[in-house]
Amino acid sequence: MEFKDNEPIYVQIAALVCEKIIIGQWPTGQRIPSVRDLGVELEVNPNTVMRAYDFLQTLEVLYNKRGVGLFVADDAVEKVKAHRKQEFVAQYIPEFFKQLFLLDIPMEEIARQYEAFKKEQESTKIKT
Amino acid sequence: MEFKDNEPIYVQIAALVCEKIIIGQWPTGQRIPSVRDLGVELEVNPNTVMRAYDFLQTLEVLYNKRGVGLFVADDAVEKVKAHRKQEFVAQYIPEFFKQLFLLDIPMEEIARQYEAFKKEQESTKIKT
Amino acid sequence: MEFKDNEPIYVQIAALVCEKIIIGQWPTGQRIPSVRDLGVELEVNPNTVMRAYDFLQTLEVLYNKRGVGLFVADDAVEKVKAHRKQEFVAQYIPEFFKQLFLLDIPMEEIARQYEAFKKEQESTKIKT
Amino acid sequence: MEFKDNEPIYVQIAALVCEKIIIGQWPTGQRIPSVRDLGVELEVNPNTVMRAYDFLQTLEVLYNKRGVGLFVADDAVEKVKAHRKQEFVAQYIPEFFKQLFLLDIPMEEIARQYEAFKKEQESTKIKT
DNA sequence: GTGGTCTAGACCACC
DNA sequence: GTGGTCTAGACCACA
Repeated sequence: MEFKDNEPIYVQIAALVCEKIIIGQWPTGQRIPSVRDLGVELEVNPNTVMRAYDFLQTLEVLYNKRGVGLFVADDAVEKVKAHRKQEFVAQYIPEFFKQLFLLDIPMEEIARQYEAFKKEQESTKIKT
Repeated sequence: MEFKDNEPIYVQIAALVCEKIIIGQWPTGQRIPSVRDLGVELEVNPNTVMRAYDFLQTLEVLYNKRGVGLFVADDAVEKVKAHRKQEFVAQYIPEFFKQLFLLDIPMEEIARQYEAFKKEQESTKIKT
Repeated sequence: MEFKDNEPIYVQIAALVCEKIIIGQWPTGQRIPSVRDLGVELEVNPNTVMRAYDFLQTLEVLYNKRGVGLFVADDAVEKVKAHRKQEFVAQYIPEFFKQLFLLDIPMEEIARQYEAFKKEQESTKIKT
Repeated sequence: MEFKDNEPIYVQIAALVCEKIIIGQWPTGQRIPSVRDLGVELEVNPNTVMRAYDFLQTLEVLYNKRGVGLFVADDAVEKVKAHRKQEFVAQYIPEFFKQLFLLDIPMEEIARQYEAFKKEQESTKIKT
C-alpha cells in the first residue's frame, strides 16, 4: 500500500483501521490482524503497525487479550465516530469555511460536487 | 501569535501573508515588513519568517529589490487565489467529502453553519 | 472473572489461590480443583492455571500426589503469609511511602479510610 | 542509572521526570534535557527517552516548541499530582488495604514506619 | 502464536 | 541543534 508522505504512516494506518471499523469490515468484538500480518500486508515494519494499534488502544477503540491478540472494543464504532467528528468540527470546518470565504467559492458549488461524490461512492460500494 | 502545531510555522506564516494580500491589507507593489520586524511581531525566529518569504518568492507572489526589501507582486492577488484554490480543490475537498460521508453529516447542516460563519465574518470586518 | 492487565494473569490467579487458603476456604490437606475446572470457572486457558499452580508448588504451598491431584500443604497458611508479608514489606511499603510523601497525603487520612474498609469487609464476610 | 526490570524503562523514566517536576528540580516553563542528552545520562537509547517524553506530552505535562525542545507545562505540577493521586487511590490503596487486612498488620505499625521514613527523607533532603 | 520493549542507526523537517 | 518517524532485528513474557 502507498501512503501520503505529509502525514506519518502510523497515523494513516490508524485512520485506515478506524474506517474498517466504521464500515463494519472489522466487526465489534472480533480479533484484528496481528502487527506482523498487517505489517506484511501494508509493507511496513511491524513496529509501525504497533504504533497505530497503540494509539487506538489509548483511545479504547481496541483492547488487548494478552497472548491472544487485539480486539475491537464493543463501543468502538461510536468512539471512533465521536473522535473523528470532534476533530472534524474543531479543525476541518473552521479552515474549510475560511478558505471558502477568502476564495469566494459559493456553497452551492460544493453541494453540487458532494452529490456527485456520494453517487460515485455508492456505485463503487455495490461493486465491492 | 500562537500557531497550530500540526503544520509548520513557516507555512502558517506564508498563509497569513497570503491572507493579508487577498484582503488588501498589504497592497500590490508595496513593501512588506522585514523578516526581523515580522519575527518580533509574531514572536518567532527571523529565519522562520525568512522561510515563509522565500516560499512566496518561489511562487512569485513576492519579489525582491536588492538592498531595498521585499514587495508584493502586481498580480499577487490572482496568483495567491489561484494557488490556494488549486490546493483546496485537489487536497482539501476530497478529504472533506470523505469525512462527511463516513460520519453521515448532512450537507445542509454544513451550509447552515456557513451562513452563520459568513455573517460573523462580515460583522467583525466592520469593526476592523 | 476479570483480571487487571498490569499484572500477569497467572500471578493474579496465584494470589487468588493464596487468599482462598488464608481465609480457610481451601483448608490445608485438601485437594484443590483441577486446572481444567478452575480454568473453566475463571474463563482462562488451563495452561495459565497450571502456571499459577506450578508457581505455588515451587513455594511449597501446594504439593502434588501423582495421579491424584494437587493438595494444600500442611503449613500452607504460614508459608503464604510469610511470603506475602516479605513481599509487602520489601516492595510495596517503600513505594507506598514515597507516593504518600510526594503527594502530601496525611497518614491520618489513610488510617481513617482503612477503618471504613475494615468495617465493610466484615459486613460482607457475614453475608458470605 | 539502574532500572527495575518488572516495569518498562520508559515508564520509570516518565515517573522520574514527574518527580523532578513535583520537587521543582525542573521548574515550570523551563526546557528539559534533550532526548539525546538524557539518553546518555541514563544510559538508554534516545528512543526510549522519547517514549517517556511522548507519554508526558499526551498528558499535557510537557509541550513541544518545535525545533527548540520540550518544556514543562505551566500547570504541570498540578496535572502530575492529580494524575498520580488518581492512580494511587484507584490502584494502590485498595491493594494496600487488602494486604493489610489479610496479613493482620496493624495500622499503627505502618504509621510508625512512615514517621521514620519521613525523617529519613528530610535528612537526606538537607544533604542535597 | 501474540503484543510489547529496547536498541542501533538512519533520515527528516523544523528552528 | 531539536523532536519525530521508520526500519531491522533482537529479546521477552504471556497464553
